[in-house]
Amino acid sequence: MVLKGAEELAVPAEAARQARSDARTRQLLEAAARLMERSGSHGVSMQAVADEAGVSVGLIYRYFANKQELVQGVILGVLDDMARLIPAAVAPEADPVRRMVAAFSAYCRVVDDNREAVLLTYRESHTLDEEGRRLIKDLEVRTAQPLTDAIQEALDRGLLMPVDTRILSYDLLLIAHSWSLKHWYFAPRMTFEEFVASQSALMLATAVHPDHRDTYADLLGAPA
Amino acid sequence: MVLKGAEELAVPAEAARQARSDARTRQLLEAAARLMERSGSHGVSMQAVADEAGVSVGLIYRYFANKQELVQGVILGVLDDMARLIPAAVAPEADPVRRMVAAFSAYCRVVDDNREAVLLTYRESHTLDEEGRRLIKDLEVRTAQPLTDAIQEALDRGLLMPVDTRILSYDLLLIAHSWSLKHWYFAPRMTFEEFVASQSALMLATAVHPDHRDTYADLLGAPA
DNA sequence: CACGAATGAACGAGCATTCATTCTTGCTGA
DNA sequence: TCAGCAAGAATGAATGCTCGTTCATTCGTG
Repeated sequence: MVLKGAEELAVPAEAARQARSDARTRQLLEAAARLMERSGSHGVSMQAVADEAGVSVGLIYRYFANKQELVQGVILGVLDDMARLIPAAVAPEADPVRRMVAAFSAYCRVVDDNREAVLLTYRESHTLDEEGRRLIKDLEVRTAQPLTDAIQEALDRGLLMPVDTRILSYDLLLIAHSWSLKHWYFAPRMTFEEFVASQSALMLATAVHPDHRDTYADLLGAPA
Repeated sequence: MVLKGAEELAVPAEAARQARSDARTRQLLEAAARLMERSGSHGVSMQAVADEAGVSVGLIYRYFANKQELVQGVILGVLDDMARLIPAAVAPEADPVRRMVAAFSAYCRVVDDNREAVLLTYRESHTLDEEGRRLIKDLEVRTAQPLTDAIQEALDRGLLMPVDTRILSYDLLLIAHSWSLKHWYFAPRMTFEEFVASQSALMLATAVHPDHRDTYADLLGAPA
């Protein structure tokens, strides 16, 4: 949620107004997100958003200049959530390779919890303007940061084969997204846990240096 | 292009009409595809499609019952093209591992030639009905078939580590798509050739059995 | 000439956006 | 303490525009 911070907490009345305004903004964005994840931004009218939020149409325009701004708020909100959730979900593993796996499965879990939201970002990003798209890219790269960091550290310690960090980390990000993008393909063939385990095993089989394979035998388990 | 076959070639007049009708259908689908790849189906009006094709709005309704049917035609056309192009592009390599690489890079090349069309299928698939979505899934799985076959054969001959064919082939399909989906990320960081080479090397590093690595040293070249 | 192909103005539904009006809230001065 | 009064919050009917779809009419061809 990208909300203006209350700049002057010195004035309590002002702060209270700011808080109520933020709450309304959140309420509207949540209602819009709920609907748009189902039907896409074009399938949802401002009236429908108002109804879902239990307010009148006119009120939306007090908080968003127009529909495009509302849509942008929804998408950036979704991505912002992920940019917060994913770093937070990364287990504080000491070993870099184990942290890679932890970061990847955390990413998958967040994707699984927000499958429709992930789809929404792929479907609707192009409706945003230049500035909006720049923000999206920044946020997405940021969600991959924990993964990138873990890979880089594992590389530095000689635990991995020489791989291109930029490629491996983005491939993993994309594979995590694929649990949402290609749910119709994966879900009938395996459970979520099997998906994460198999993909992790595949990644480690790729990347871990042969000298250190034994250390991670527990993670490399035979693919389902 | 999914066109009704001329059922009765015995009647030449009928065949001629059929041919002209097919040409119109193609003309309209191409015009619609050109516009929708830029602006998505909701951003394109029937009037705009008619203008682009150089015909009147009314005529479209002679060939498509409504807009949704036109959109479906465009998306299925794009996927159908790929389902034809990709198997055709697979080099007739004898060695299964080299065929894997050939299939993957062929897939990437087709994606590169149709970047906007690939984006369109991701953005617009959800607007189709149940039947349309079933067709899409069939076509997409079919595009992965050459890849799947090559992997399976390599596995059978003991050239690969034990991997899950279903997962590896779909990961590769997705990674090829990612040249379109995440073009903004990859393109500033590497050329198309570097992308294909790095991803191929990554795949082979994963999958090729250590006993046979030397055979494919030329493909495993250090990642860019 | 007859029949299918093609036209494009007209229609109506749906939608984003506006704004005159009403309601709430919290402050002020008696 | 509280009546009353701004000012901001909220309402929702009205507006105007876009767009999908229709169909009476015209065109071209075999």
